[in-house]
Amino acid sequence: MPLELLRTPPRKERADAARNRTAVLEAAARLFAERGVDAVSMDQVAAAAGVGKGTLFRRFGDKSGLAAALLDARERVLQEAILDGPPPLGPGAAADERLAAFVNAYFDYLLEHRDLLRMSETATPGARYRIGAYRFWHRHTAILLSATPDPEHTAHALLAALSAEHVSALLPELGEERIRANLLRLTRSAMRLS
Amino acid sequence: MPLELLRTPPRKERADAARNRTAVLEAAARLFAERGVDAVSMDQVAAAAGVGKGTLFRRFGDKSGLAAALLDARERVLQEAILDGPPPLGPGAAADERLAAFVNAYFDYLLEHRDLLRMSETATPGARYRIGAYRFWHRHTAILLSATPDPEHTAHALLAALSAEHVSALLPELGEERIRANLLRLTRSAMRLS
DNA sequence: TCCAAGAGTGGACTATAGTCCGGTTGTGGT
DNA sequence: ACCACAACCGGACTATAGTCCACTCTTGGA
Repeated sequence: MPLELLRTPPRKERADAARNRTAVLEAAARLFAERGVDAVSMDQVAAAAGVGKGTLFRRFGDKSGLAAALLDARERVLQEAILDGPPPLGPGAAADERLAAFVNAYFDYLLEHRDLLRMSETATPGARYRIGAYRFWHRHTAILLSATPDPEHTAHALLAALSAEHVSALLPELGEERIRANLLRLTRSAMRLS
Repeated sequence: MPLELLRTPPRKERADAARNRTAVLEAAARLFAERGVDAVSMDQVAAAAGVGKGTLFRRFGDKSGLAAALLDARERVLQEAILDGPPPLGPGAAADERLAAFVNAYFDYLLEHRDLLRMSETATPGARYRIGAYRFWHRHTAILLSATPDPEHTAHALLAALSAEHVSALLPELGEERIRANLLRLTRSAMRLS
């Protein structure tokens, strides 16, 4: 028995399931872009994709899961840049420079996909902290903060200031560049041992 | 015309309205305590209070408004301790000591009323930032941080790490005292000019 | 005491997230 | 080629937040 079988899912995705998944993702992307994430109901997504509601929820769990699936591709780009890309985002630079680069890159990502991110974070209580992507950002951040007294909590606190809900609420009041600048300042300051 | 008339609400609260308000608050407090905030529907609150649904929503706006009303009394205690109480929470101590005292006191308050606070913060998107109480905490924090480059955003960032949703998610993983300790460390570190 | 005004009331109604399950269809094994 | 089985499908169903509006009752003024 070849080793690969141990990591691949037990069965291949069925052809009709794959077709439906694609149809749902395309319909959702279109509708969300046209009318905004909050103004589109799951029924509408299902109808536009030509699929039943049961199918939609079976595949994606809930609305936040659908949002997460739409973000998946973009997320991977950032994650790979962190794992394999050139410094300062990727490995090779000093921890403080990598962390600043991460905050910058994540902030860009956040600004570009605010509504989808907010949806994926706020659907059910605590949803944000259970998503795989959050775990990734948290682990990466905590490792870069490992010289501080409590890297885990410090990483959570930094990511709290980078939540879509939080930044969205502050944006009209403070503007992008002021938020970005102070996030970077706070990051530097958290990094200094005390 | 006496001056007081300018500040008092145009009319006194009607007797039946006052009775119903009390009944609703008592019923809600009891049900929330018994079954947990999330497991109680607004219909159940209305029924237990012997009141129609329309009345409930007219008085409190939505579920987060009801939660906020239940927190009101406790909030005032903290706000008055800040405005008039003895140092270091009240006026008279140095800014960094007052801020540390505030973080400690707010964290206690948060631990004591986690579920109600979470409800009052997360009912509708951005709800947290519109509540009067949040404005108060933010203004107080920002004033204490006025020696830093961007007191407004720094205050928002600190309060983000003190949101009920955030702390609730971290509690099982990190525990109260570790969170408290690192919040205080981060507060001190944000306060240092950089 | 009576009355008009309008604040207050309550329950039917809508919209939406998410569940459930009987029927259908693709798939791997023979 | 066939079959048994599991995965998949879709729409009816439930639960709940929040809206609406015709009706009632308090209240201040004449």
